[in-house]
Amino acid sequence: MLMRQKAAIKTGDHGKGDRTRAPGRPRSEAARISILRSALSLLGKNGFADLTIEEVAADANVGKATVYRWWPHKAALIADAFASSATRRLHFPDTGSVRSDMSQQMRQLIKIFRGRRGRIVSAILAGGQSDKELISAFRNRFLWPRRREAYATLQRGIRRGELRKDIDKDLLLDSLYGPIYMRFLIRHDKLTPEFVDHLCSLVLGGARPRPK
Amino acid sequence: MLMRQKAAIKTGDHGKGDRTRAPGRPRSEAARISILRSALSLLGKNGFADLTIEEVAADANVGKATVYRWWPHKAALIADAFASSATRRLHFPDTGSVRSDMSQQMRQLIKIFRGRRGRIVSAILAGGQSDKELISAFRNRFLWPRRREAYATLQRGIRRGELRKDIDKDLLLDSLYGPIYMRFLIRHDKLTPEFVDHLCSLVLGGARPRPK
Amino acid sequence: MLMRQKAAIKTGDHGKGDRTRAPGRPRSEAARISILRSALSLLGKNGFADLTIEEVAADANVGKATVYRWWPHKAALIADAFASSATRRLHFPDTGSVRSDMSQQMRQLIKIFRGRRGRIVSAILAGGQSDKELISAFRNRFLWPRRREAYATLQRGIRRGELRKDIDKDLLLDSLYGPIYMRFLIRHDKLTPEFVDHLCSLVLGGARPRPK
Amino acid sequence: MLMRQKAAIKTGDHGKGDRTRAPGRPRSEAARISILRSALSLLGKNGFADLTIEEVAADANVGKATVYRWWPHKAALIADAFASSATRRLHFPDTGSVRSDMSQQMRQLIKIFRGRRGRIVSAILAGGQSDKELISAFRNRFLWPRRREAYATLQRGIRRGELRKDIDKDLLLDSLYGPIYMRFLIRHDKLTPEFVDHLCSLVLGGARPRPK
DNA sequence: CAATAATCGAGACGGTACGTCACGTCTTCTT
DNA sequence: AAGAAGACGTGACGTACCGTCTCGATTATTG
Repeated sequence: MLMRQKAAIKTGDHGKGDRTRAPGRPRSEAARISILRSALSLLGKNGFADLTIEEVAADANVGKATVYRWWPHKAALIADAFASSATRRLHFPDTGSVRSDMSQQMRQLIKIFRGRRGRIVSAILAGGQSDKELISAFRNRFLWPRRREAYATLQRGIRRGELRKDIDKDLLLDSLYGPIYMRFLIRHDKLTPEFVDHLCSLVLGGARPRPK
Repeated sequence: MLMRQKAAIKTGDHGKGDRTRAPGRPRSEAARISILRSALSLLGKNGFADLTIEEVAADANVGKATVYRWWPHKAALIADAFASSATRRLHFPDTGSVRSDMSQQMRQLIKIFRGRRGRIVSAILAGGQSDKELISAFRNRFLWPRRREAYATLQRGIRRGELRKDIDKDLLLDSLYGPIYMRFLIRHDKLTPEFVDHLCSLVLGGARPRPK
Repeated sequence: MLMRQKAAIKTGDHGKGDRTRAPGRPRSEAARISILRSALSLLGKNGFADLTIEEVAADANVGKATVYRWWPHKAALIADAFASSATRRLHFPDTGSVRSDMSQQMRQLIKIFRGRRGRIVSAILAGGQSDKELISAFRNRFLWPRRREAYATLQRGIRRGELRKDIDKDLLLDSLYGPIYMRFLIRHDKLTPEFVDHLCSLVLGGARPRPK
Repeated sequence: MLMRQKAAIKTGDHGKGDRTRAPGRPRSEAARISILRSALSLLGKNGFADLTIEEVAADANVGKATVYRWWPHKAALIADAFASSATRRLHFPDTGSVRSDMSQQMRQLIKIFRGRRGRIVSAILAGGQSDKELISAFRNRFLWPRRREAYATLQRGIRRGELRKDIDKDLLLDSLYGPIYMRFLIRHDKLTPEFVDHLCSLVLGGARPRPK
């Protein structure tokens, strides 16, 4: 979480669900949601650099201080907004073939990258270049959860004999996703389903068990 | 060039060296260099977002207007500064093996990415996410020149039979460099020479001519 | 009273001590005193303009709402605080001579003006310039009570033949105190006991019965 | 001057009127005047406490920073505005009688105190209670210049035998003006021409040469 | 003794103004 | 005409208080 964690500290459990409450007026859930929604919507319109907290607060009908009370940076706000926006289906199918499992998931990914949410992802990656917390939030909330699923998918491929037993899974996944991220960020070439397919062929081809 | 081109117009040749000069004080080369140097140095310190023209002008002992006179955007300035900083050794050797040609060049690249200049590259890529001209400058001045050399290297590999004849060179290069850019920007894993070697093995392995 | 008077209404007497009580938790006298003390102390430190309710509440270990519940304005709070701070001995002696009666009281006054409480008085007079209630509170709680005593003192002087029978008492008192207030507020000259003496000589000299 | 004195430093004379100019764009006289005018006008409307720099800048069609560039405080701004507003006729006539000389000038003073400019004066005196520079500016720009004229007027009275030779002029002037300031600030009584006349009678009566 | 009611502390809320900073433009004199 | 210098109008920054509001807890009277 990049959000400031006052509540988390104050609301510590004391055994048997005997949860204490922090004193004072509790945080407004309505404000929180309204802010995140506004942030996301304005980010999609104007990009990260042109997004101002002032604008977010105004759009959310919220005092500027309320934003600053809970998020230390524009970056943290965006990261939370991104995380809270339910990341739609990006899981890995189990079709019986690594190639098609990976290919299908990667096609979903480029669909997201090319859509409205793509702007948000690129804004986060951009912001993350000068903000360790932001890039770390991206890793923890977006990258790792998916990668854990990917490991399982690859493992199935190993079991089935589609991949080498000693394959370096992280290297393999970087080789599959790296080119997508590169094209997404440098925009020197198209992100098409065909690209994904060829990419899978090439890389998974290099990961096949060696012929004896 | 992203720099404004008044001078280029004014200083056009008219045949045999009969070069006319624009009237008035000529542009100060010292100022130009000082500005670019300051821009680069400050970019390394603070990243793209925190870099201000005000700061650059002050650091370069130059009037703010002088900066604005010649560069329309912060992005253009950075792009010029980046380009002007002689990009040291990044060419492709000809060792007789694609794998080692690529591997050597890629090792040089990660050395740059991990050094001082890495901050500048990441700043440019970050800034480029909200500035089309900046990312385009990166492509034109950094990516394409090197890629042209890379095409030749790969071509040699094809001739030698190390790579498939019908290999998609762009796909192959993205598969080689994408993982590096991904690790460079997301920082989820190390950029080591060993990583580069294994990466080359994996990807070039998938690009070998198919056994009959 | 500038304090809100809920309690006064609720606690009205109904004949011989048959005092009804409002239901609910009664007002905390400790909080009231703590607030007034903090207000006074902070007023002495920072002046009226820089004094904040927030600061008073924090200093008094009291909720902000508790302050607002009982005092509608900063001005009202200060006025109450000032009034509650027992104004020490400032009464008029009866020495048998107007000159020395007045002189002694005026010396006490400048002693107060030059001390800690002087800051508070000047803060109130300053605040009063943009707050009718505050300046009116100063008059009602500080000026008039003392002036009533002063009238008596002057009356004795008239009876004794030290002052003209038809003397305008308000004019005379303003002539005696005005110069003190002026020096107190404009600070262009010293407020010394000698000044007080000479002032009394001059003004009371002009108030003597006219020689036939 | 409470205005920041960059210009004064930079524009130092170098002998024979060889006055150097500061580099850079010179300060905008139009902005200066517009700001002072707005400040004065808004001060008259809302009083010192309710006056905001933001409002002044907006009313003057000027950037907030331009105000802050030249005046460190709201107080300094007001003081300058007050000083720049040509203080109308407040000099001392020479009628051949101290009483009428003083009385006439004092009547002019109360006219000012009761008018629009009175709000400004009271705002300055109020602000001066927590700002040494402001009250000092009032003394230097308003009080002393007039007092110097007043000394001359009193001196004439001494020569003519209307006043004691050894009269303390500062005491006498405080006794004449103090009551006016007191009524002006505490507002416990009217500031009428009759009051002024009676005040002069009383105080100057006490300053007459002693009968032998 | 339970219900009711007003207080208390704490602190979040929507606002407004603060004083600062950088923007990109401009106006001056100097080179 | 370009240079350094630096003031200009603009607008966002992040902070501080405003006066109001919701909390749970406390302390009284009333039924």
